[in-house]
Amino acid sequence: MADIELILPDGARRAAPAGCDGAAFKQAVAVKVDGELRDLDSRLPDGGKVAFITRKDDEALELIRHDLAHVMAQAVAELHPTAQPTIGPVIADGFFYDFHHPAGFTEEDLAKIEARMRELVAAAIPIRREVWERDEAKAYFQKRGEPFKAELVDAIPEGEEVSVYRQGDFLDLCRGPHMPTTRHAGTAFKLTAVAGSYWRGDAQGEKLQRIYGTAWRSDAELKEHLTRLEEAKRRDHRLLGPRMGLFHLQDEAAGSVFWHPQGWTLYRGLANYMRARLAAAGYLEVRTPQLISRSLWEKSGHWAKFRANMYLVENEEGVADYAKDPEHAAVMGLKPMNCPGHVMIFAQGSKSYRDLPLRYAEFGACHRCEPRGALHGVMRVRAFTQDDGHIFCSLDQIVDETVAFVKLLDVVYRDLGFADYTVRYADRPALRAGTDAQWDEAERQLTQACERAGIGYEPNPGDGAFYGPKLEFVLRDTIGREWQCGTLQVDLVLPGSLGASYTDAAGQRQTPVLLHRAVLGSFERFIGILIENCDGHLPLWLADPQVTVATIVSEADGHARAAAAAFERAGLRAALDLRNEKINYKVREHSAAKAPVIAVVGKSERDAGTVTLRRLGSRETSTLTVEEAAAMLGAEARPPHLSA
RNA sequence: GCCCAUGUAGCUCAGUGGUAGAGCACUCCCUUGGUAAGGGAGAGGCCAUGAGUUCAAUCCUCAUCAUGGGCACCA
Repeated sequence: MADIELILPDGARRAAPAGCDGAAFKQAVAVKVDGELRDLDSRLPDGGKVAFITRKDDEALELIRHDLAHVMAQAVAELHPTAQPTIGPVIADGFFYDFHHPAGFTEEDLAKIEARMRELVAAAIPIRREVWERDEAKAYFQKRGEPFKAELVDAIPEGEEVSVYRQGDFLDLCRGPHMPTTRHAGTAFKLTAVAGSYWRGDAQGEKLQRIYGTAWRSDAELKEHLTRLEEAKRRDHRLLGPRMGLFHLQDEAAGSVFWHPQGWTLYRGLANYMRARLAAAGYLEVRTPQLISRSLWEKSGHWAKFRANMYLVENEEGVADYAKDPEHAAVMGLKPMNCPGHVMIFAQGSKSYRDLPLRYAEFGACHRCEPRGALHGVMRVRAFTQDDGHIFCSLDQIVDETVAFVKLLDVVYRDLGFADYTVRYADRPALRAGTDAQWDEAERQLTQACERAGIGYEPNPGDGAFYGPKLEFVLRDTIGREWQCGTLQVDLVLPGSLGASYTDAAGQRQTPVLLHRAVLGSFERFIGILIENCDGHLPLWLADPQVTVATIVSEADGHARAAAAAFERAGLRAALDLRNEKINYKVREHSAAKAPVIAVVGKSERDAGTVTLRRLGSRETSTLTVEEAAAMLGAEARPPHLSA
């Protein structure tokens, strides 16, 4: 029998006799054997390499959270005996546990559950692993009236051990590992929320109740985390947007944005920038109808696959029709997507392979009847405008076009301050149009394009559009939630169903491939993320106003007006604040509204023909002549596509 | 759509079974003051909407709408 090489928490190495376990080492809460975490009392392998994990290690965080999920389940089992535990994984910053409990949990319940958890932790209940026979485990959970756990036993792959963890009277099916007692989990935790969820994430399936908790190694870490959340809240676009005078939302138009003058300037600035980038990339801008008859939506497949999300509008006859016979009424659909319109443009006249690739772009205003619970500020709305585009090409152009798109997207994202974004590859969904052969081809081409473009991606199985696989370009908001913004979708189906074709070099009729693509995704969502990403410090070229001229005394009003006029001559958006207020007050107010540059003007500036500039986020000031300031800021405010 | 919470002045929030309060913002007056809140006065609310319980409802009950956090769905 070979000795075991132990790696102690301080890094020292030591040999231990074969056959021992880790329990002798007081500080340890688990062991890591050849890179794999295990229970402290598991038998150590002969000749293996073993590291001890203490509560201070990063790995311990996962154990703490996992143990607390079990402690929570135990507390719930005691307080709500009819609630069935289902699954309880570790997530970022904490854990959750899903229970089958139709009566639901209220926030008062949470407080009681948390109090009981603290008692269970204090009681230092030993947590022990047991390996059971598969049938035995299944029978046990079935007998206990826990069919969800029984189903989970079935889901464990053949050949894997079925392990059960026992803490006191509480028994839970679990892969582990766990720490030796409940006390090791510590007290730096907090139950944060109760939410509904679904068994196996299936909305058709059983409804469950989820309780979320956050957990850390120490109270200090917990407090830090809560502070971080508080700070993140201050960057929320729903708070900053109205405060910056960009937009507002109101009940009567749930899911639509009221863009105010300054916000609309930002929106237009972004649109004009995109126009320039798209034109340079060979796109032709078009405009297609908002309302299209259901007959076209039927042909495109949207009627079958997307109607639940479409707003329908009756025309003269349709009003009566629709009430009587909705299935056959002559109705118009407000467009939820722009693709059919673009295909209609392509399909006019006859096209040759020489016309390909043909790239149409539209800032297409779409409406989708989104579920109530999905709405979120300007990030998820019912009326939004996509920077949409459709590329008609041949099969062998897919890769080139995709590579070019990825390049365009990368330039735009960098210009806007997003060097970091995640790419996902979503392949065929269960509900889809087209043949398997078409999907095979589309997925193959897209995979190849990713390789050529040199982008790494995470797989997102089964999440493609109904007509084709897609790349998703994902950005994060201030509290780390992910939002799909850019996208590219390979579609071998829609052009055919809408009758689009071209003549190839051999004189044969071919159906073009359609690439659906958007860089920003929607202006609404992208601007929401942009605001949060820069904490309201918009790049100068998008901000409105760009310079705020504020006076100290009214004797400087004339000079302030002249300075503002000079800024405007330099192409800048200037605002003027001549109010009878102290400069402290003005600076405070404009800073809170995220004015990027405040140009302060008093008697000395008036006499010297200067302004004193103060930048957002800085207390430093610099005084320069009006002409210098105008030239400097004018150059700074040039949009990226116009800069050298 | 599902679960939990919330909805009181333009905003942020107190509050009570007997038809309401603060701070900021707004209006007016005083103040002309060098880089994150100068002082005073005034005006402003069907307490989300609709039913019910009650002698009496902003408060209790139910429903609806909306918002927030999740789930599901999605740009």
